[in-house]
Amino acid sequence: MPGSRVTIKDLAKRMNLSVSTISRALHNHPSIGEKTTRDVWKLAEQLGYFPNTVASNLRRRKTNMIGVIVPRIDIAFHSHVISGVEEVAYKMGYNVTIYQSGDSFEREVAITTILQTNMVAGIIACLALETRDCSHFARFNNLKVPLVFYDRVSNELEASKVIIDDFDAALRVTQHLINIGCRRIAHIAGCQTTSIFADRLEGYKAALHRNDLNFDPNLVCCANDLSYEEGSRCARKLLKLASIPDGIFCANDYTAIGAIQVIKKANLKIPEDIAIAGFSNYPVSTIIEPTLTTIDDRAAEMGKTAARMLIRQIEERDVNVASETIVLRTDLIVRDSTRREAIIP
Amino acid sequence: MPGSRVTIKDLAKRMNLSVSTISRALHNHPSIGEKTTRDVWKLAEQLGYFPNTVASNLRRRKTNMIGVIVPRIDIAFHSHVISGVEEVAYKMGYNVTIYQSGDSFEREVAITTILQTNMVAGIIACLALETRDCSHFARFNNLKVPLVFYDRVSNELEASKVIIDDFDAALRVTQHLINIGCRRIAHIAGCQTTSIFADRLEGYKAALHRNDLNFDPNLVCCANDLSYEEGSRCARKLLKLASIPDGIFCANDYTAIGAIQVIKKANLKIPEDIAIAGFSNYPVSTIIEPTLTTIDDRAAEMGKTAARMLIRQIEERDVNVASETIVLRTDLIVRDSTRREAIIP
DNA sequence: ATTAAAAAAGCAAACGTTTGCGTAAAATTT
DNA sequence: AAATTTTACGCAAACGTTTGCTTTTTTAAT
Repeated sequence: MPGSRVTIKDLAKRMNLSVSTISRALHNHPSIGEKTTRDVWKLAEQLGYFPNTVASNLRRRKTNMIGVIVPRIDIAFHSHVISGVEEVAYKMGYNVTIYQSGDSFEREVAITTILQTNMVAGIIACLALETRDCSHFARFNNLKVPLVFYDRVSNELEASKVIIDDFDAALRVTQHLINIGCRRIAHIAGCQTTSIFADRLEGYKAALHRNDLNFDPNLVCCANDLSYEEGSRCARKLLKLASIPDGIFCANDYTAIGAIQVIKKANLKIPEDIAIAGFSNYPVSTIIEPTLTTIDDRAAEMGKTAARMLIRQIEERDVNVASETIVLRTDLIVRDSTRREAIIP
Repeated sequence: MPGSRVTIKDLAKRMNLSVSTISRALHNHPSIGEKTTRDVWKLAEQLGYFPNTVASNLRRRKTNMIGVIVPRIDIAFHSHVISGVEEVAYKMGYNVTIYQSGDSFEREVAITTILQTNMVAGIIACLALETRDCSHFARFNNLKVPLVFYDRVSNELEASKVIIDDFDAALRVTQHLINIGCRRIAHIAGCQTTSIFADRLEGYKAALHRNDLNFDPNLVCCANDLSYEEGSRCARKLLKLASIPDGIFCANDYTAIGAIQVIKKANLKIPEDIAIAGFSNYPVSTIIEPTLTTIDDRAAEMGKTAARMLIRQIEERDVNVASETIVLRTDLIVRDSTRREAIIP
C-alpha cells in the first residue's frame, strides 16, 4: 500500500486536535461539535485524506471482505453467481475476493487457509468436485466466520446453503417430456457422487414412476465432465440401443447441445423423433437449433441470495440462527426442442 | 476477522522468547538458530497459529491484493480474463478482489476510491464504456501503485496496457473474406468512441483499400451495445439495401450470430450468398450453424499477461520502466460461415 | 587467556486506526 | 451562586506484526 500519504495524525496536528477527535469527527460521532466535524471534513478533503482500511480493520478486528471460492470463474454459471454476489456486496459496503479451486480438493484446502489468514468476514463457496471431506471448512465455525455454500453443498457440515431443488426441477422437466408424448425417456446424467446430479437422476426416476413408466437403466448414461463431447458420446451410445429413446433429459445444457448435434447428424428430427431438454439455461440454449428447453437455474439470483444471507449473518446481533437453507424457485423454459403438438398441454 | 485466536505473542510467552524472535523464526530468518526455528514452527503448528495478514500488511505498509475492475463479470470475455488473472496471482501469492463498473463512469470512480482506501498493491482494469476522462486513475501514479489496463485502455494516461491489435485482426479477417471471393463486404461496427471498435473499423477499411475495393458507408452499420438484437437489427438493415452485401464482418460474435439468424430466415445461404465473420471466439461460435469464423481474442492469456506485468511492476526493484504495452497475437479461426471454395486460398 | 568476530536473541518503536474512560468547559438546574 | 448535568474533547492503550538497533552468548582467532 504505497500511499495513504496523509493520515489522521496529520489532520490532528494541523487542527490542534487529538487523533481521537479527528477519528470521531470523520465518523460523524455525536459527541463531536458540529462545527468541528465540518472543519475536519473540510480539511480532510483539502489535504486529500483517505482512510487506511487496513489499519481500521486491524483495530476493529474485522474486515469487510467476503471470500468466494468457485470451481472456475470462466464457467457461465459461476460467473453469474459471482456477479450477483458482487452486486449486493458492493451495495452493502463489502469487498469480494475470489479464488478458483479448479475442482481440486488440495487447492480448496489451501484457499481456506488463505481466507483465514486474511481475516475475511465471511465466505461463500461452491465445493470442488473432488471434495469429499469438508473438515477444512469446520474451522470457520469456531472462528465465528459465517459460511454459506451454494449449488454444491456439504451435508456433513453445519452451514447455510442456497440451492435449487434439483429433484423437483428434474421431475418437472421429465414430466414435461411425458406431457408432450415421450414414453422412452433417456437421461444423460452427471457425476453421481455430486448430490445435485444424483438429485436430478432421482427426480427423473420419480417422474417416470409417477406416470407408470418403467425405469430402464440402459437409458441412463453418465457424462463425467458434462462437456459437449460427453454429451455427444452419450447420445451416440443411446442411438445404438435396439430401441432408441423418444426424449432425452440432459443434466446440463452442454451435454444437451452435444446430444442435439449427434441426433441431427443421424438425420433424426428434434423434437418430432426425439425431444431434448437441458438444464441451466445457458446463453447458447437460445442459439442452438432447435432452441433448447431447459431449467433456468437462476445463477445471479443464487449469488445475490447467498450474499444477502452471508451479510445478514456477519452483522447478526441475534446469534440464534445457526444456519439456514434457502431453496430457490426454478423455471422450466420451454423452447423448440420440446415443442410438439402436445398430447397433454 | 473473528479469529486469529493465538498470536505471535502467545507463542513468545510460551517459549520464553521475544516476539521479534518468533516473527523472525516464522520467516526462517537466518539470524535465528535452527533449533529455535524448528521449535517455533512446531509450537505454532500445535497451537494452531495463523498469521494475521491484516496486521502484517499494516506494518509492512503493503498488501498482496490485486484489484480488478471489469465492466461485468458475467460476460464471457471478462470472466476468462479474470480467470487468467486469478491463476497467476494465486501462484505468485497475491489475492484478487473484483469490482464491476457496470460500464458506469460514476461507479468506476467510486471503485478507484475503494481500491485506494484498501491499499491494493496494484490494479488491473478495463475501462467502462462511459468513461471519457481517466483522471480518477491518475492518483495511482502518485501513490506508486502500478496499473495495467486491458482491452479498453486509456491513451491519455501513462499506464501499462495489454491489448490485441484490433486493427490488424480486423484487417486479416476482412482480407480473408476478400480471399474467399467477397466483393461487397459490410461491417457491423461497435461503438466508435471506444478505440478497439474504431480500430476494427479502420482495419476493415484498410483491407478494402489494399484490395482496391470501394469503401461504401452504407455498408457500415453501428451496433450500439453489441447484442444479438443489435446484430439482427443491423443485418435487417443491410438486407434492405438495393444491392446487398456478400460478406459481413461483425465487431463481435454476438452481433454475428444475430446477423446469421436474420440471414437464414431470409433464406439466404451462408456462406454461399453471404459469408459471415465475427470477433472474439465465444463458445457459441462453435455451436451456431454454420459454425462461425472469428478472431480468437485470447482472453485468458490477456488476463495472465496483465497479472504478470502488474506483479513484475509491484515487485520491481528497478524502477526504470514507467509503463509498458503488450500486444497479444490473435488467431483467425476459420469455420463454416466463411468456408467457400476459395478463389484465393 | 584475551580479544575479535560471528551467531542468536531481545528492546522498543513503529504502522494508522478505534475506543473506553477521564476531564475541562459550558449550559442547565436548584 | 452553588450544584448538577451536558457537551466537547483528550489520553493512552490497544490491534498483531515487522524491523533497526543493541545486547548477550558462543565460537574462532591470536
